[in-house]
Amino acid sequence: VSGGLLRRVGREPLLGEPLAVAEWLLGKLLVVEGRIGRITEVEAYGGRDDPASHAYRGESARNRTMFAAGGHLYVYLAYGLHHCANVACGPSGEPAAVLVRSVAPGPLPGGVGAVGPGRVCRVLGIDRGHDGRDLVEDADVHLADDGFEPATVLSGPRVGLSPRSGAAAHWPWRLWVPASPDVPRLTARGSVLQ
DNA sequence: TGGTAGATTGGC
DNA sequence: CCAATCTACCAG
Repeated sequence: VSGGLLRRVGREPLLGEPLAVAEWLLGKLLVVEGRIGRITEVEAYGGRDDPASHAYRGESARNRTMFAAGGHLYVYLAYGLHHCANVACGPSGEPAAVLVRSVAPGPLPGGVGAVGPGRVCRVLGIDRGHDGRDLVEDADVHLADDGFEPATVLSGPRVGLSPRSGAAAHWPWRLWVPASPDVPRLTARGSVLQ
């Protein structure tokens, strides 16, 4: 199931299309200053072709990191309260990112779990101070691979989007790994669902 | 330069 | 169901 050994990820897999990178990210470990979460639910966002994307109307101060090369951490503040963490993907200059919606406890001490993008940032300690960090090169904030491969990946429509996004709100660009003994899924309240 | 809606969450 | 809480973005 899990190889045990943690290895940092390379840049290459993060330079692809958002949906491909989203699938690749499932099962990987997000390591933030000693806390570890296994990514179990993600949502892909594109650029000018995606009405639901922050980058739909071009670059701004907030979404600048979406334009960085794949592997950079894009953090924004939602509703004035909650931080949301994304992994930028694609080549530099091409805006795209994958929102991390859920994590399960990682395999080492420091493992944490959460369901919901705001809670993910809370348990991992991510805030806007981490915006722009490079998950491939950074010492304290990075992506790791322990060899785990999800046996099953499910998909469905993205959530939380306004009707203004039109049909894009219904694109099946949300991907997740079903709960299993290896990947415990937590409820919103934090209890283990198995 | 002001008004508004938002890739959410928790409480009533 | 709705308030919290703030700010990016766009209208004027």
